[in-house]
Amino acid sequence: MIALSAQRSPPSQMTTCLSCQVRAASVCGAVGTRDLARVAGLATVIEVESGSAFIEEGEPASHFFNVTAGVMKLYKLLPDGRRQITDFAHPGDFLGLAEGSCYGFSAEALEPSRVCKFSRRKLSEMFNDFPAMERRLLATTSNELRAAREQMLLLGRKTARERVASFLRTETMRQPIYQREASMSLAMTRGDIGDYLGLTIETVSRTMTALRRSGVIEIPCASDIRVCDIGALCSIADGTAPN
Amino acid sequence: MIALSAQRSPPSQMTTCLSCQVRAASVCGAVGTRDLARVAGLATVIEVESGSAFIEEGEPASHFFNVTAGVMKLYKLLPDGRRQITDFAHPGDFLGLAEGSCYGFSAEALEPSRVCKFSRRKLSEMFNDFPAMERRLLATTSNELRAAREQMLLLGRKTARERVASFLRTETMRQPIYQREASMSLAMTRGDIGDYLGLTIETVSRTMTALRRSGVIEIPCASDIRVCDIGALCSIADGTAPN
DNA sequence: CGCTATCTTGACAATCTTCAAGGCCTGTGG
DNA sequence: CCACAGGCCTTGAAGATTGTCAAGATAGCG
Repeated sequence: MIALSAQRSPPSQMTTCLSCQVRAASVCGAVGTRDLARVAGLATVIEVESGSAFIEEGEPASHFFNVTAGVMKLYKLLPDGRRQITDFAHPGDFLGLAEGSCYGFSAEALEPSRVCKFSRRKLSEMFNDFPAMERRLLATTSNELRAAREQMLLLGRKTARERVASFLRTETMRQPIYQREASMSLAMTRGDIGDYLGLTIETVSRTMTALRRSGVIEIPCASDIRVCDIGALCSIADGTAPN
Repeated sequence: MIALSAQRSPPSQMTTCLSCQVRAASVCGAVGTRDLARVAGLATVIEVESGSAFIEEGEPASHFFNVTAGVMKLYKLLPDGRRQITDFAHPGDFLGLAEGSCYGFSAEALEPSRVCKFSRRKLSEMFNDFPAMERRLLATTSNELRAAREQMLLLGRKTARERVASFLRTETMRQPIYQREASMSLAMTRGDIGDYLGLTIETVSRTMTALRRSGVIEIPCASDIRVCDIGALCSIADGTAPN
């Protein structure tokens, strides 16, 4: 199940942090360049193969992870295998949350990815010296909570059409503005989308087709979606559109 | 809509904090008795009438709230009135989350309640002097996120029966152990429960009746529930029970 | 003692799921 | 180079769970 290639941080690790593309956007960005060596000393860079689970729900939560490349799905399972994807994690996202001694979800890479792994204990100690890091972690956690509540509204009260539109809007908004007219490639399968939206594979597929037929999106190939009418997409997502 | 009776903290406010029943369990518990005066100086105690909304989604988020008595429902609305209750807040819970300039949800009291209101700016300043408070806030926020993910699993993947059982289990576990055999009174209506579980009033009612008929619970009157078979309730809630 | 809220119950309808089959694309091996 | 196997996706038909509409029961409150 687990297929990771870890590389213990060599002295040159420091370089990794200095040139890290996601540092500014992540928790590590709270530490000045000067103190970066200390962060770097705690980190282990891990390459995660596509499809490999590097966090398993219920395991002792010994580490934090910072996603630096790729996409992850975070999910919870019921005993009979029903699955709910609670979030997709992207570069800059921080995983492995503070509370509780065990992970509250599993994480699996959707494509070849990279994470920075930190000993939870050691990083917690760092928080004592750099309260700004902890503050930043609080800010990101609050944002996740806000997003989780939005998703609860989706799961509890939106129709299939509204759910799929909401998902596509979120994915579109993740694109740089100048690329939103072009087609985007989704890292997740229809199954993943279904497990994220509380729907079945078939309903996701049918709903995508319906959106295509009504001219809101185009689907060059299954994993590529182009949003033609972002206004319509939004009004569907918000539940403002008729039908 | 808003019906609050505020009382500007008098010098005697300090007494309120010192004798506060929920202090140990809440964010304020991170401050020593000695520094409590400073917290007290920032707080305004507010009595909230039953049914009164004291946070409205989208309003500028100028304050934090600490629930000291009663029960609140936190919810989000769609434009057409569909509602999703994302959480019930109890004494000790801290509301008004850090991120974003506007509240991400509305809050309404289910029964006569009391909250402590803090200027967000001033309390944030306090966090600078008392990192322990901020750490505690991170811990509680992390817990809320964990609970939110659990609820996403419920909303996305559980059946009506499993949802209602999960809800009743949570409410039961909130009771002191020695009272779990007795009946508990629910502060929320069937409508609230439906909006929390992503179901309609009718489905909640029917499912409750079904659980009663199968001997898992007793319903002396609509708002009083007694759990007869906690084991059965749990296995239904977890999706382990057949049917 | 009735009024209004809330809750329960029934019949029917709709959305979504399940089951099943077929198509498309990719990679592999003869 | 082509055939075949295995994912993944799409589509259809049938079924089930849950929602909608409607009526009556119950309970709290003035």
